[in-house]
Amino acid sequence: MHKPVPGNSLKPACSTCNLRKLCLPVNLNSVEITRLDNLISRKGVYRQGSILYRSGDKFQALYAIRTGFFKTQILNEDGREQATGFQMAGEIIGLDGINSDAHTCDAVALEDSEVCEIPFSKLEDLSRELPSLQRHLHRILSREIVRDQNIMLLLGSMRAEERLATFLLNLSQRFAEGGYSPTSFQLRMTRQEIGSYLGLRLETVSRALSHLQDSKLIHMRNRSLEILCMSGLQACIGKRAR
Amino acid sequence: MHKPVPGNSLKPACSTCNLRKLCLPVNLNSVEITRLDNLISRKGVYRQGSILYRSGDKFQALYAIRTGFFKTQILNEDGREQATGFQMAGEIIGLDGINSDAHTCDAVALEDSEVCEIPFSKLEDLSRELPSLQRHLHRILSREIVRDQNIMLLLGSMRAEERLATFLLNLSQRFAEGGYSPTSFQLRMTRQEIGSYLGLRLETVSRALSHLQDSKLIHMRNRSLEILCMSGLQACIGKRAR
DNA sequence: CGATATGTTGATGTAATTCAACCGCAGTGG
DNA sequence: CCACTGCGGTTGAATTACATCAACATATCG
Repeated sequence: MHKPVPGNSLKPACSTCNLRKLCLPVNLNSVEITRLDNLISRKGVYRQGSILYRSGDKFQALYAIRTGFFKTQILNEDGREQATGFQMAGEIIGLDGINSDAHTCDAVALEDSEVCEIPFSKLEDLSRELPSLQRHLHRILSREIVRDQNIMLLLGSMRAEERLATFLLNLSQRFAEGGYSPTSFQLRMTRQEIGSYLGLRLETVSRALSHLQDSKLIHMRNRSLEILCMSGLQACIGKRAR
Repeated sequence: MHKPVPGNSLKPACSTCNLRKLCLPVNLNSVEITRLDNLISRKGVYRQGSILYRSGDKFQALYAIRTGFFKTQILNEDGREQATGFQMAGEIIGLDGINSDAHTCDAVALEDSEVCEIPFSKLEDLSRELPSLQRHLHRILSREIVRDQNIMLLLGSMRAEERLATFLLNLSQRFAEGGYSPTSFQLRMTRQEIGSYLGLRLETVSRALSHLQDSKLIHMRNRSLEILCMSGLQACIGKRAR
């Protein structure tokens, strides 16, 4: 029913780079598709732990994740870090750099990954010719804004267990959109990285996961997660709202 | 030296609507400027407390704030709210709606305000013709992403007083960019609204402000703020980083 | 003017952090 | 081969920063 999730990496999200299907599901005819495909080059492989770009790097391209898993994080002066997102196959990464022609966060591969590079000025050129591509680019940018604002809501008003439940349900949904099982998947990140994303210490993440497990809502073994009760997870968001 | 800050509203940021100067400081010749100006209609006046748009409203236009002050906020199912931003004259509001053709937050006037409406599809049309306008629109979208991610850092890793100091310094900088005093201005929002933005209860906001005042870094009387020691405020960000 | 909003401050409670001990595992090297 | 080490993860105990509850003060507005 679902594609199996392989141990070490997600399947390619796309054919050439398949921006049509997932990254850019845009109404284009075959000639236009070809023009879009011609923009895009296979950037190559990033081993687990390697850096796609660093804060301060010159911005020149967006990246479409073909296979694998990334995290993005910002660091401030005094060394604090905040994971700003986890990106999986089929998602676009690098939007932060457009503003100042320099990236403002680091992008790190959490497993061996393949990305396609989309030179941004060429994408702008083409999107001036193809209104539906233009519109789609705007949606991608706006979607990131909406997504970030929902994380702000999470960070500003949810308790630890609610944050975890929200996080797991979000991952579940995205795996489902990628064609994988929504109830059984591998976490690609450490407890520390989850905590950085959710504004919690790693011990708190561990405790909250243990508690969800004790409540029979999930089953965890190392990094493999099984969601036992989707509605229970949903229900625990909003409990004891403040 | 600085324009005085009037009691009830900021001065217009612009001439017709002055997207050139602040909202869209774009390199355009006079013909192109006129074409841009022709897109933009004076939307009119919003009294304090009135709603520019609500979550769920159909998205059709961006808004450039000509005078006044807004907040944007999202509400989730169980009634929690999160202020996602405070916008002042010269800033663009409504980017959240592009993604799904519907707004995802409420925009509320915190004082009597004037906005100009920029029909989005027409802006897209024109930006296909004018590369520098296109580039600028992309920067505006990306800037919002970067801004939101910095709020994520604040919400995820800063203590109450650091959040307040960061917030006040940000306001200060934006007032300075608008030509007003960076050290003396009126807060347009309640303690509750500040707290909603910073992920704190209003009592905590009040206490943190009192403490900054006791430390001689600021002087507050009701909503009028004076920053007594800019560097001291900066220094208190990062103290006892966790 | 009184009524309602907003803001301050104190006392108390609590969720999350901090600190620490411990386990299992993978990689390393004697 | 097995001790040694480092890393990721779990769990317990003590601490703390913030929330909550409550009383009161001040400002705003019809």
